[in-house]
Amino acid sequence: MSTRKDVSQVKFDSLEQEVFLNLWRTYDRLRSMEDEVFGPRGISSQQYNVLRLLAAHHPESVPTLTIADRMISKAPDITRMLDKLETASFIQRTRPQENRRMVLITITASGLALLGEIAEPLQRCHAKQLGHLDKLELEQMVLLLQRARRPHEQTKNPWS
Amino acid sequence: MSTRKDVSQVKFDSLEQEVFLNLWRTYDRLRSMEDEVFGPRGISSQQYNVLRLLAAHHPESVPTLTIADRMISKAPDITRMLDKLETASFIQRTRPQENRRMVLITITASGLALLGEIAEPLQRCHAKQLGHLDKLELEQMVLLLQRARRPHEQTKNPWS
DNA sequence: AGACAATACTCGTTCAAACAACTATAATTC
DNA sequence: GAATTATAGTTGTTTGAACGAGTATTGTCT
Repeated sequence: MSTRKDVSQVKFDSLEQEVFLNLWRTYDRLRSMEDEVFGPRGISSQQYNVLRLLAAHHPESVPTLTIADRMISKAPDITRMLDKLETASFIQRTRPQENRRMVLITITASGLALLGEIAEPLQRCHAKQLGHLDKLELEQMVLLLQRARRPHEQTKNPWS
Repeated sequence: MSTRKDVSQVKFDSLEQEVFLNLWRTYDRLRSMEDEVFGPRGISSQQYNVLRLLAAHHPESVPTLTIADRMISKAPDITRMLDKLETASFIQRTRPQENRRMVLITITASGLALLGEIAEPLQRCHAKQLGHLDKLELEQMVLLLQRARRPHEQTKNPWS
């Protein structure tokens, strides 16, 4: 009469822990594949997503801290990240006269050009990452992931 | 006659991208909750998982690079990570005479004690992270996450 | 109108991650 | 049995992330 726990319980203390470790592992595997696309182009995944956000608002500009709020992974040093994008001339900063506290960020033509260059290889990367799952599985995953984090989002965030 | 794409397609280029960004976001939210448990105790999530691996093998020891292989997220500088754990005296290193290339790692009594201290607050954290999902949802998530990364795992890895 | 508080960043410092080059030991091959 | 290759970690250097303290500008309150 064996009283040992089932297989998954040998490796994990709880089902919740198993989910989190699987989430971590899967994220890490997929991220490393994306890095192969971004790395050679001298841009990080975070920076890419900032450029995408700015492109979505183009030709309008977006305040620095609004960008910080909408980033997928929270980054406390948005300033220095934008510094790098500005040095590479992918973005421009302007300080409006009506409110000189703010710094407005605009994507430049070469920023938009970079997005254009990356679009296709990135699309191929996404297909390699998750192309083996069917539409239903992908949609189920989105739903479950959203449900998993919902209680931990501030409602003002567009990701909630 | 509206020809615009559906709502999700406005924000995302593809369903695969939407999955990946949701994966990233959810991982980031849950990780930050875990960091609140690990941070005050001066240990990282990665280090905790190394200690757990060592505890599972205790009182046997594990070679350095075997640990590196089994880590959840890839870490190229396992040496310096173990340096910190050794300085904090949570692990011990020994170089066996029969093969002086290897360095065998053993968890110490205070390493095991740390795991004991963390166990309960971590369990509470996991409940807070994912306790709102039912068993079926959690199991479905594990399955989907495993399926998502399966083609990108080397088979020798225990995570595959 | 002056003091105080809120907003919107920015800067300094410290700590960890990434990648490559290097060292030491053991196993193979000629 | 000397040279070569493979194994197992380590160290150097550069870069990015994290956290908190600091600065400038505007809004509010009496």
